[in-house]
Amino acid sequence: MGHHTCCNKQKVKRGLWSPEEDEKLIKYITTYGHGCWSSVPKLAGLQRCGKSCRLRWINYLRPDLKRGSFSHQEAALIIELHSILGNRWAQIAKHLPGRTDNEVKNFWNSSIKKKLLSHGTLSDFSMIFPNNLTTTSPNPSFDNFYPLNSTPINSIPISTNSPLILQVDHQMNNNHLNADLNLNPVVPSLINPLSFDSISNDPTWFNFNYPHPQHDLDYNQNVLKQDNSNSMLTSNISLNYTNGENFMDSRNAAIKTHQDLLMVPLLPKLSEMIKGNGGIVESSPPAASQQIESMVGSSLPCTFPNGYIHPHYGMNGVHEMEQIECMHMSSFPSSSPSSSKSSPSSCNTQFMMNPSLPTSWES
DNA sequence: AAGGAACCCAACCGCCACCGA
DNA sequence: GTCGGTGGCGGTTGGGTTCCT
Repeated sequence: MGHHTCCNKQKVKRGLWSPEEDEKLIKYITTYGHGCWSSVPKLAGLQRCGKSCRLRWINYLRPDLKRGSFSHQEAALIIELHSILGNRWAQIAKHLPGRTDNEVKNFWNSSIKKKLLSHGTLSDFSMIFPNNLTTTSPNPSFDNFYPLNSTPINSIPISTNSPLILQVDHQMNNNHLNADLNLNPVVPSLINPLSFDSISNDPTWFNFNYPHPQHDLDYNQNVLKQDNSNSMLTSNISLNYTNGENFMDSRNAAIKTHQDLLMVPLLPKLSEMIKGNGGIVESSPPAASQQIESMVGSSLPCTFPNGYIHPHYGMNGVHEMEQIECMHMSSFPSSSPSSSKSSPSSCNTQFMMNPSLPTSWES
């Protein structure tokens, strides 16, 4: 059986968690941390399996979880990531702050999959991501992914006042990049220049208090691991922030900053990816490896708003995960009240966002 | 209004990888 | 090298809710 030893030693309760159990678990973990999960139930006074406690915490009780409907951006990102990663939900969820693999998986199975199937196959992405936004729908769906009054993903405005972007610009300009600007004819057109001033003056273009969960160490460590290939980028950014603006002064904050930085590159428009792939995407779930292979050849430009190309993401031969790094979107602020109320600390980070975008993915 | 179908999603199951003894 | 313990992941289930007829 798949039960762990901790589940066999004692009689464990199964099924839905009661509010009292939740309270006990929250109280224990916020006080002591989870440590070894197998010991949590005993120490917390719960008749549960440690594995169950872990799952409950990760999928439901974590303070940084973003509850509620998926936004259109999140849905788009999930679709894109799924086209590359397949059913690796945990990997996909890592690119969606505040979302769990379970949530992403459920969302995919309940909403996206159904809609994709209802439209035949993924081969008809033009239907899903229409370029011509001339129609409106009261219920935006795959039929009309972006409502008329919203900004398509490929033109999400970016604040030029963002210290993040400026720092990157500076770093790349002066020190490390020999980026061939000619390689990136796309980016300038992706940024709506009219948006800059309006956004920088827009009260809704604010600094998010991005919840920085106490238990996010593992996550940060993962980011660190991923940073091995980008160490210079990470270190430079951390230095700039700590020295320049006293913006954040912890190591974790620097890591988080890098995480945020990686969210700066624009999400490549899916139709462009497909164009680069011969205009055809065969099918959704099993296509991962094939698509990776083909997409590598098709080049997925990883571009910064200033037009530079990430030094580690060449136009050809890019790694799968590196491609995904490029696809990070920055428009996922945690908007749930729960996420802001209980965060022990926060990372004050400016995200790109489009305030006019609808906030949820409507089914 | 009622019953069945469809949907949603929290939770469980089974497997695998990693780590330390 | 092996074995047990543990964390993590993806697939699946089951029960509650919503929708439809």
